[in-house]
Amino acid sequence: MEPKFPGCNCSVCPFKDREFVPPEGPKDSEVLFLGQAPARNEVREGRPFAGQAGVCLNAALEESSLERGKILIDNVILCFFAGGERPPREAVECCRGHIDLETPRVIVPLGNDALGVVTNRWDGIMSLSGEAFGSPEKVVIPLVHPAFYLRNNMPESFTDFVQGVSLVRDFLEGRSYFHVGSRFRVLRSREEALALFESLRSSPPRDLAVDLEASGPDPFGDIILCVALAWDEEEGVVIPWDSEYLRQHNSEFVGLLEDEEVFRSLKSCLELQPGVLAHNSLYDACMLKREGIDVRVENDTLLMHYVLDERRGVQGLKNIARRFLGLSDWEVGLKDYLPNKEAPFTLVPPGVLFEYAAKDACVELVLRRKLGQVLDTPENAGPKRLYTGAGEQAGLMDICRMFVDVISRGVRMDPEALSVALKEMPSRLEELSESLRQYTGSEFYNPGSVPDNRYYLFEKFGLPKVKGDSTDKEVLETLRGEHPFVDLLLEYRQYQKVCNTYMVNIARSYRSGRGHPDFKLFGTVTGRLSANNLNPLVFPRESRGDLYSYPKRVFVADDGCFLLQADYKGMELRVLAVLSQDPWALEVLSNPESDWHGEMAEEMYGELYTGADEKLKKELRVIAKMLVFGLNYGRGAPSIARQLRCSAFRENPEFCPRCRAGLDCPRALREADDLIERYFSPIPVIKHWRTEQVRLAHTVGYIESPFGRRRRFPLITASNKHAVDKQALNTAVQSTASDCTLQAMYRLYREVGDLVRPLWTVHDAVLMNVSLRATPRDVEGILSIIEETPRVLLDTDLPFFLDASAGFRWGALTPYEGVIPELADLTLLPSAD
DNA sequence: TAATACGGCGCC
DNA sequence: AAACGGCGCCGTATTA
Repeated sequence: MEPKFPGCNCSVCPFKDREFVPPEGPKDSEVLFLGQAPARNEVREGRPFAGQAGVCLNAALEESSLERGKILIDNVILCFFAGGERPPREAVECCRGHIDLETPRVIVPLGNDALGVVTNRWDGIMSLSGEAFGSPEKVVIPLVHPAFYLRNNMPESFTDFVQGVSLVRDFLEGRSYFHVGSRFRVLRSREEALALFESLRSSPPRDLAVDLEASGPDPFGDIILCVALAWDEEEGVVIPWDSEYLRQHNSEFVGLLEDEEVFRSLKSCLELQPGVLAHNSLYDACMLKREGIDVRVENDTLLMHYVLDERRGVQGLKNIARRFLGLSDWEVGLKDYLPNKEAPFTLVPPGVLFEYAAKDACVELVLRRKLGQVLDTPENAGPKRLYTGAGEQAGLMDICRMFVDVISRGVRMDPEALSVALKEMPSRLEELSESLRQYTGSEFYNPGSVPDNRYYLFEKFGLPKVKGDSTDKEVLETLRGEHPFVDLLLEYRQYQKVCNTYMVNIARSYRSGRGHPDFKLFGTVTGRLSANNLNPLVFPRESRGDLYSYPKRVFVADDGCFLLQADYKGMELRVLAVLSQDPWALEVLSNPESDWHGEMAEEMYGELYTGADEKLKKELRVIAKMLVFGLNYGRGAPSIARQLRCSAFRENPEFCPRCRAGLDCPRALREADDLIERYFSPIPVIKHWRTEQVRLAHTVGYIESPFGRRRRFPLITASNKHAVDKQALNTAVQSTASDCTLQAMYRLYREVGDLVRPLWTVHDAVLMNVSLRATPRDVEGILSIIEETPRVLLDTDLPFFLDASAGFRWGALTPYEGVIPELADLTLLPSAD
């Protein structure tokens, strides 16, 4: 038979009877996008990429201003295969003859089959996706097929596809990155180093990328192995530092920076250099500061990228380099020397490590230009402002530099408080564990094992299942008193949490009387801080009781200082009122005496509330409060109904068997619906604002906060729509509240000078060391700066109010009432390691 | 043996 | 099927 298309070998093709879809676009195009095979929609329309995947492709092309009509769009196989079905190789072999790989300058294989046809590698698209192969004249950029993101419900990752397509444009316009970091030079003599630093000092480059390699991730414990510098895209320069490391590897390199004069020369070079650039500079700058080099980092490629792409886990240099420059992972060589994730970099031979470091620095240099250009486009005005700051708003770089200072100084810790806890808790834990074991009668029982607990609770002791198989706290609370095992297990879990999650980590982070929390400015999609290891964001509230107070009690005021904590009252609610400009909400919240939750309880329950006794009033107010938080988080009626159950049940559990059995109850649902409606009735503007946020997420594709922070929704499908809607409701509020707090901390840091040294924020609270020399007036000044920051930055008349507390031990602060605390009963042992 | 998933739980 | 936003860590269980 005649081939259906020139080059195809249809006569021997087992699929020759299937429907056929020809390629689309000019045959002599510079660009070829090569997909897999036409699916249902393509057959119906008679053209490739006509369905959902086509929508994705079109969106990505448009984002990069590439005209679909000028691009050759083809499939490996020209006949129908159902979506998700991988065609057999036989079909590929019969069909591939029609594909012209010679003419196009840029070839984009989409998915594994296209990758195979173009490169002869038939799998591994996931690891190769986004990397550019070839030369500036002829390049192949494999990408994951857009259908993959749709099929596997990975909407966030669709950004990677868009980014990959934008590389096509780079190559078409003559921009390529094969040369970046292709050479490196290790300084071998002190004369060479001194001469280099001198020349950098006398004629500083516009940007100087600085990248450290250290033995590990702890800027306050690990050792710097080398410093890499780059001011040239092609060649990075490495200055070895730690000679012990070099000796271990019998390296002929010299630990030049151990030489006093070389060190001083580098120090002055870096401190005077105006355009220092780094990736995740918080880390490098803390480390350099520890060594006595106070570098002012001007730009940070990680933060530049973060404001453009807030996703978690994509901020690594290699990942960004791949997506923006098409560079393949140059770190793979290191892995040969690193047996696991915790392995120290000292295991890597200096020659290998230095090459890697130099390349890092060069890549940063190029990324800084590239990301800078992206940030300078008008559509990225918001992210740009977030990054650089504007007017009263400090930029992320400013805040990052503040954190270098703050984290480096760290927080004072009381070793006594630590050791007491660490002595007592493990033995109590062991006791509890033993008691539990006795109830089970099995020496193999493990109190940490969920299956074990399930078995004993529900099978052996015959306790009722309240929430599926769950044995969580809520379930155990309802079973309290039914069996002594339950109460013991609850206590065991509390001790386990406090001891192993908090105290052990706090102890691990103890460094000569101080701790250095490792805050990240890029760990969340909303802009809140995150931290690992020593994480002050999650230490239990002291109101939880004695046991839970241990962690915070370890942290104490600096010498000559007291701790002051300022919490914004009802912050997210106020932010919501400002963002939505709801008149009723603004009115109520303007009054410092007003009780929002009480007002809401009245709205929702009417006479039931106004005529209620104190006890009932309190209960109804709690429900109102729960609704305020829940609705802000996107909670819906079914979920609220399940929690509140129905009024009949509340009157007497016997009246509603459904609620009693934990089943969905139509009456409860109706009542929840009604409550929500009443909740929103006085605040229709907030209600409208919420639908507007959801609409924006779907139409614009992102939500932008007043600080220019964006939460992006690159791909919304049926399966993630509900999640997106809820995220869209919450994101602006959470992010704005957090940014206000950070900005307040920054203003304190800049404006109040010696009297106050902020330690950190906890989402809507600022903790700081305040000098005992401060007067109540000074403290008022400090508090009013914090208080007014949201008003200034959000440009609103709505006042914000604070709860302030003070003392010498975090976890034992008392309300601040205009009196500077007196250092009295705090006994501190001298710092010991 | 190492990486990953999951239940559980702390914070706002 | 679930239907509550944003985080990080522990310990066990499971998978590669």
